[in-house]
Amino acid sequence: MATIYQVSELAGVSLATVSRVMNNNAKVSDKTRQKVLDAMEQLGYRPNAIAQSLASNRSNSIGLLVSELHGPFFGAMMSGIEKRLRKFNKHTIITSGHSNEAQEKAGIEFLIGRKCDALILHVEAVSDEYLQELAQKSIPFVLINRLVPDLAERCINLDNELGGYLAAKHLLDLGHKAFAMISGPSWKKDASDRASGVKRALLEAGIVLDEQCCIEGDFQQSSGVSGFDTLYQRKQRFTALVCGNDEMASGAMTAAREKGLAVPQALSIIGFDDVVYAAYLYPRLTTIDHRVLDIGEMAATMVLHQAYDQGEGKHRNLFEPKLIVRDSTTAPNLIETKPWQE
Amino acid sequence: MATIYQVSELAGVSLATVSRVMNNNAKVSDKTRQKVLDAMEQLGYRPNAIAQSLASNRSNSIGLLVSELHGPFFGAMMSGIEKRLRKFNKHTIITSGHSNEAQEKAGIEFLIGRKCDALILHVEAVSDEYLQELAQKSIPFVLINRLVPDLAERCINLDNELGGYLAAKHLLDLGHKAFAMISGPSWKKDASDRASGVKRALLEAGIVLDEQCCIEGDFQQSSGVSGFDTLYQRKQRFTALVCGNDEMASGAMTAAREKGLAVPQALSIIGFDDVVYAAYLYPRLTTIDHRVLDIGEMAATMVLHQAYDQGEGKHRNLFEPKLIVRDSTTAPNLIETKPWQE
DNA sequence: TTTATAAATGTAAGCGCTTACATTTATATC
DNA sequence: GATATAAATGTAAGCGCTTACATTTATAAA
Repeated sequence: MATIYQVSELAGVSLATVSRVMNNNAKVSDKTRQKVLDAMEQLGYRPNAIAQSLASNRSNSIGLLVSELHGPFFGAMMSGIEKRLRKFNKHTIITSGHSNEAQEKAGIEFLIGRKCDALILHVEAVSDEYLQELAQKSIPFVLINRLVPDLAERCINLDNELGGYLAAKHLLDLGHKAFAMISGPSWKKDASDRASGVKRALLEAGIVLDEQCCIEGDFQQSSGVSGFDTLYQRKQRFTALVCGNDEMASGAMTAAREKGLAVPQALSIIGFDDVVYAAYLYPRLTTIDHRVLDIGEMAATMVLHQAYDQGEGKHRNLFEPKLIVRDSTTAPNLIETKPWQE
Repeated sequence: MATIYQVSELAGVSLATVSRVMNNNAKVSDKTRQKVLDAMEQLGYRPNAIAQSLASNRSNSIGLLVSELHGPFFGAMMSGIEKRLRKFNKHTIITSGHSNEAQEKAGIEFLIGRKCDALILHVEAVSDEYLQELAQKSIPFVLINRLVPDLAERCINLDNELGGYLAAKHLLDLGHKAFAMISGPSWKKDASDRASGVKRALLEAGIVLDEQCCIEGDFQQSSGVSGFDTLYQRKQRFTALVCGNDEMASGAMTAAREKGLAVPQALSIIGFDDVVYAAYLYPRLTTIDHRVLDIGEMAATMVLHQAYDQGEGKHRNLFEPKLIVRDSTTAPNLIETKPWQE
């Protein structure tokens, strides 16, 4: 691989001049610039990003830590972020933390060690204190789906509580009275917030959600299935099922169908997130729009601002979820058609 | 941030010794090792990966280029790769090429510039020649879903042709005679291979697929919908629809249902890939297992071997797809129940 | 103890760049 | 043409590590 030294030699200029045309951050006469460009071309020169970073203490890249590399949720998030950063010629370095403290920390250290200019973190296991300490360390970062009180201005959140509220409210408005819920892992803030929102809406309507009607899932389809099955075995009777996300909702729909329950006629199901395929499920899933893509882009915008003073646009820390009504919810069937077998 | 220099000073040893305990690649007495470790601990020292790479010309990271950061297919691929590399303490640097030549090249250069020790590439737009040139440049790489003749031993592929064949064969075995197909973009090798496989199976059965029954989609759900609608408008009559992937299949199922066609009673639909949610669609989607996760892990294995001489296990370049029969396909309804309205 | 040999540690060059500062060259002003 | 000023280019010191080689120290054999 050709180095800047060989380029400078071939072009008959100094290292500094070559560096200048690469970064075009200083005046270089057109004549020399052309000589340098020609030399680069001729040698097939590619700058060594590592050496650049070391010397300049900048890397033109943003570190992104997500919980998982798969799944519609993180997929949309990564895409939203990358799309916006790419526009500004910043690269995204992605790593994953698997919702596990050690791995999240390792991921952050990896990104810092890589001299990312700033970080976008979707962390779930690491403590607030750790993040506060991190904030001292000068490296800018933004938190997605997390609210650390002292770092509020760098946190971007969906109003999950409101989302849960909207979901339950929608079902209440349809006339439902008998509810069940399959929520996400209670230690995850978004999951518990959603659950709280649901309970608040129900409480407003004078309905208390029985313990027996609440299942804690893990945000995966399979836990939607098993969650529903458990409820079914418990012989709970409900006409509305609120799920912590779309994956679990799709699992629950499948399970319900297996038991011979028609959705939405016998059971209304609502999800959360509005993942890409929600509209292609049968029945098309009523859900809450998470706006992950927007959130991702906002994270990128904030980080561009913090790290490079680039990327105009208003900053926004709280996003409002929106109800998306499709076909998986309807008014409860008051004439008992014996949909629930014994 | 503390540097190795400060550690060496505090520990009262030389730079080299500190470096040695970091990399433990040379003998260091237990006494000094402990002194150094203590000093590191005390200073909160974190090695600067950038400086390490520059000095050692290694980065302990593998570059991964995918077409998109979202979607169940790439999600599984990224996860599979990262999971395996993580086991060997290698990091994954992910970037995306968006199936666009310039962006794919830029992505590769980014990864090379980052001094990745090797690359795993899912490239679609870049030419064979480009890849052959790249192969000269000494940086090891592996290609996923691509077959460059001269680089065959570094290519990992699913036998897409066979997959297409299996899909069509399954429907033929069920007794179908009237076929339609919504394939992926014809310029994508996997898409066209799948289509060839389908045609081969049909031909074996003496069936020629009419041009009018073939639609080219873009692998997205929406093109499944529009593809089906087009077929419907053309008043084509078919009892079996082969789709280039699960996304399009789910779109087509939704569209068919909208037209009042029952799947599978009036129309059998088969997908490809077996994405996570395929089993949660209604009806549960019959499809072809792509084994992306395995392919991802294999790519990681090969790259570990090439770059570090690590990661035992057999290498495998061609994976066999497998038919997964679920509920979206069944024998054709020979008694015409007038499912297709005029 | 002396000497040979191995183990532990130190020295210093260099990885490929950036950038403050110094120097040279061009341009404008009188 | 001389001088002041701005523009263009060059010089050289690092950035934080690794590593070949040199040196010192411990261990074993004689």
